Amino acid sequence: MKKITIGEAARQSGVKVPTVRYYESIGLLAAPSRSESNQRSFEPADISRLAFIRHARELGFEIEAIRTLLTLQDDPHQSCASADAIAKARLIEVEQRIRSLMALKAELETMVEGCGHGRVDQCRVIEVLADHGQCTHPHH
Amino acid sequence: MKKITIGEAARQSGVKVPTVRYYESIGLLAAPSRSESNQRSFEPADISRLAFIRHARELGFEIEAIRTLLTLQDDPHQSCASADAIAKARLIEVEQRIRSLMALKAELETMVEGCGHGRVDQCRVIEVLADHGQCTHPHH
DNA sequence: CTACATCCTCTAGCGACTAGAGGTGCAAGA
DNA sequence: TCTTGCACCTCTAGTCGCTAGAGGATGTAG
Repeated sequence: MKKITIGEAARQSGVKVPTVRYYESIGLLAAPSRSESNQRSFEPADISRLAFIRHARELGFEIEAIRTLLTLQDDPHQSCASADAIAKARLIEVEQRIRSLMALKAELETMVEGCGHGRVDQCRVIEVLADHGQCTHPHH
Repeated sequence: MKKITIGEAARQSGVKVPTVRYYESIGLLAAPSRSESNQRSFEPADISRLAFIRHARELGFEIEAIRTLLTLQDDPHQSCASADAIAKARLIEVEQRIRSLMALKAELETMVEGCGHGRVDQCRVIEVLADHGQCTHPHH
C-alpha cells in the first residue's frame, strides 16, 4: 500500500498543508497513522473527506455545520433532514447576502459616478460616506 | 458647552461603546479630552467622524481604507483620486462577491431541490458536497 | 443612603486560518 | 562524502474587527 503524505493529500484535495493539520487539530479529520519517522500517512478516504470539507467551505458552510454534515455522511442510514435544513439555512443566508450586496453596489455606483475627480471637498464619495441620509438605499 | 459622554456618542453615531474605545485605541478617532473623573468628553465633530466610520464599515470598507478616506476628509484640498480609487476597488470586490454568491445560490438550490427527504445515502446535499464534479457551476 | 447605570482599564476570546521559528529526515547531485 | 534543498514535524503568535468579561470607580435618581 502506498503512503499518502500530507503534501500529496493537500495537492489531491486542494486543501493547504497547514490547513489539513488544522482540521486534524479541531477533530474534523481523524488523526491519520504515522510512519516510522512520525510523518502522517493518509488513506484515500481522508482525501475524499478533505475534498468534501473544502467544497463545503467554498460554499460558505461554517466549520460546525460541516462537522454535522460529516457525521451525517459517516452514517448514511440517518435521515437527511438535518443536511437539508443546513443547506436551506445556508441558501437563505446567501440570498440575504446577495440582496444586501446589491444595495451596496447601487450605493457605490452612485458614489463613483458622482465623483468629478476634482478636490475632496466636491467629492461625492466622501460626502455620501459622511451623510447616510444621502443614500438611495438606506437599508444597510 | 455640554459634555458628550461615550454612551451618548455611541447612541448618536450608532457605534457601540466598546467599539468607540476600540477605534480610539487604533487611532481612527483622536483621543478626546477627559473630565475630572477621567471620563471621555466628545465633540460633535467626533460624532460625525464615528458616523462616517460606521457608514463606511456598513459599505464593507476595511479599517485601513477608512483610515485613508478619513485623512482625505481631513484635508479637503487634496485630489479625491484616492477616494475614487478606493470606492472603485470596493465596487469591483462587491460585484465579484455577488457573482460568486449567485453561483453558490444556484448550487445550493440544486442541492436542496434534489433532496428527497429520505436517508442520507440518497441525499443530493451530501452527494454534491462529496463530489465537486456534480456542480453545475464549478467555478468556485 | 441605596440602588443601579454608566464609566474606566485590561485581558482574552471569536472564526478559520496563516506565518514563522526552530528542528528532523531524506534523496539527489558535485 | 558532503551539502543543498525540500518536505515534514511541533508550537506559538498573528490576522481582522470587534466582543465579552473581570474588577473597580463614579454619576444619578428616588
